[in-house]
Amino acid sequence: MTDLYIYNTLSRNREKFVPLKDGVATIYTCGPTVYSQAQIGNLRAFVSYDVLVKTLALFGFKVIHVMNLTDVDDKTIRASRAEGVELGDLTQRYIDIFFRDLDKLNIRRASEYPRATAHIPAMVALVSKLKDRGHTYESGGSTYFRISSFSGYGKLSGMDSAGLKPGARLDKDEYEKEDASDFVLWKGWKEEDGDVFWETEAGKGRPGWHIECSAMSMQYLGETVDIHGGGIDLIFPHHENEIAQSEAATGKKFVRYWVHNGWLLSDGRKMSKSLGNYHVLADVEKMGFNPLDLRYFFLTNHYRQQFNFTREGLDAAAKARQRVVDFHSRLGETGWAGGAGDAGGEAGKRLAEFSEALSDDLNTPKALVALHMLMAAVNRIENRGGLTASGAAAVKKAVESMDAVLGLLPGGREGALAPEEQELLDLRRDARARKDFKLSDTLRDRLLKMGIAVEDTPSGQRWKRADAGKQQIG
RNA sequence: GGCGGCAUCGCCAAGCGGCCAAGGCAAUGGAUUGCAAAUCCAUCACCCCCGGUUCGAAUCCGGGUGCCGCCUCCA
Repeated sequence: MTDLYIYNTLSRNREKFVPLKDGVATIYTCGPTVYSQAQIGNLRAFVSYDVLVKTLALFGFKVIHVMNLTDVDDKTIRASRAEGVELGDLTQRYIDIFFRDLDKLNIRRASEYPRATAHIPAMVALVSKLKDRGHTYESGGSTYFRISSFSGYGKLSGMDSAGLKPGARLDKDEYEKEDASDFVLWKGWKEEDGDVFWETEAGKGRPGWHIECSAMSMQYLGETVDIHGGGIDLIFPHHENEIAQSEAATGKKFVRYWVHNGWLLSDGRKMSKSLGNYHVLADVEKMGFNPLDLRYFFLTNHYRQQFNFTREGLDAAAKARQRVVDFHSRLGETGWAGGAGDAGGEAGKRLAEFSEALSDDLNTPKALVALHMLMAAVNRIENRGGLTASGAAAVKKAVESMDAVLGLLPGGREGALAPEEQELLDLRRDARARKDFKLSDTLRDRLLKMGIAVEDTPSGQRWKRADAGKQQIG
């Protein structure tokens, strides 16, 4: 097996991945803030982490993956108050949707999904450790981290307090800080927080945003984690602050490889509700796409690249994915009796190219090429009648190995035929047998409208689930 | 103002100094098909601009131009 290389934001270089503990990779990724449905840019990030995790597995590492759920912060509190529901009820609702989205996108579950609200003691303990070490100060009921007390500040983002835009808007908190770049570890309770607070030795209030990741990452994965992932926007200040508070507390390196994914744009701009270019998974489904089409679409771009969500791109992805699905299901058919063509050899060669592409900082666009090359070569063999049963089996296995990372195959969700569907297919088969093409064409149209595409082959008709037609989203 | 990313065929995209610039989608012609669909065959780019380094650059350096992002608890 070749070595795996990933780009480390800390060094701004591609580095060979070598975990702290032989054979085991620990990874922490920034999860959703559960105050609304995840928009597709979030989903891109989650798919990126999924590809990373599965690639680590492909390369033989045992992976321990932890993803946090931010279920208490300004936004969740604001949303729950606006709706007049309990914070816990609101966040649970979006946590359920989040997991449903993950399933639809073939994203493997992490080992743990710790919630911020369930880890308050760990955060308070971390704050007090920082206090003991002299990195904090209190002001207005809140506890702040003094960044001037941590010499490594800015090493991830390349930014320091001097580089911050002067005149940036200051909210009330800012007046209570010694330096505008200091950040809050523990937020003192305020009127608008309502009944959301914890009485702790840090005072009455709630945790700051950055502290949850540090506390939970350390609790589940130790003081030093191999990989920490997040969106590129989190480099500053979120991850910079995590490094400061974690390393100031432990004196140890917090994260060995920082991995950041690029933004997904929509209509060439950052997605935002006010621009009207904001989409969630349900929108994509309403457009008539399978969620896995969106996953394919993500995979056509490198994860660090910023790229644009477009209808056209999604269309191309859907078509390409359909070829993969068709190809795979054809391989599962029986009756291969050819005698020529080295399909097995082709499978091995393309599988090697596939993992080589992934080994190069998760180059999924290139990995997809290996899959397409394999399909083209095998189709060629099949077209010439040369595919053998063992060849088909070898190729099928290779495709499934690739799909263990790509996650494009529906996985048993195709479903069996309903009795009436089977009946129509039987009728059509009989009509064709007696060359009643008019009836057979009518039945084909009818089946297509029911979502079943029928194709005729020398050995009879074959069917597949297909979209009846994609509608324009309103 | 500080920091960062990007610019390759109609659209997406690989490319990390040297065989004819991968692949997908779209398109055109052909094979196959009762008609389709699927599949196969064929066609389809000299890499934003200017200068430099080099025997040799899409790939390195300098300077432009254009687009995007971060510096606001947004993946």
